[in-house]
Amino acid sequence: MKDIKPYAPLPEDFFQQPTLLLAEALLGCLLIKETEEGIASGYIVETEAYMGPEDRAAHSFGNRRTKRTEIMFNEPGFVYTYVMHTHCLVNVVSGPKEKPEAVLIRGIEPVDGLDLMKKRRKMDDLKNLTNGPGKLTKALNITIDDYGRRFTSPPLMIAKGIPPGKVTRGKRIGIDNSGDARNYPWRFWIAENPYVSRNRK
DNA sequence: ACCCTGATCAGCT
DNA sequence: GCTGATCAGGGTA
Repeated sequence: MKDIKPYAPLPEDFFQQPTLLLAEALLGCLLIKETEEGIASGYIVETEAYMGPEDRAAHSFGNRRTKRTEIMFNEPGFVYTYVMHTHCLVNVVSGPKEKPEAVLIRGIEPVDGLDLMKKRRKMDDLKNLTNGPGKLTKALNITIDDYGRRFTSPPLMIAKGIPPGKVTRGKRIGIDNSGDARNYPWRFWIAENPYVSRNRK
């Protein structure tokens, strides 16, 4: 792998905006992971906001503070990874210090390192490589070891990407047992993008 | 549409 | 120390 341009991560103050705005602002940004195997990256096409103490669907509901949720109480821009069943999911810590909010990255559009992603996912189907929160972490090799890093420096970064075009919002996915919170329109995605995990409101 | 996999945490026992 | 629930994915039917 050669001739891949050095990436310029977004500055720390990019992350210092209200969580719902950040969730939308992340659409079109480039998510990059550097490893010894090479670089893989993709445009973020789908996100979900988790609003902390008042959000029944958030791990930090009621200010729940454990070893796992601790990172969310930090200032924004930290990496929050956690394991769901057999898959690792990646979140951007949001909200000011002591406000445990986060944005889940649910889908990306592959950009660099296509061969690497296919190898890691053991498949060739481009459309299915990164169209889900557990799929993209496997394709980029984002793991629990990334927990607590910052998105502003290697090996895991978020950089300027492309303008997202039309953005749609709707209910979040997979949080059926969360009372009223399940109906909040806190999922954002790029309209008509084929790498969104599900195209339903 | 069901079945399996299985890290982490809360709430028990 | 155990059990059920959780922000999935892949396989099989």
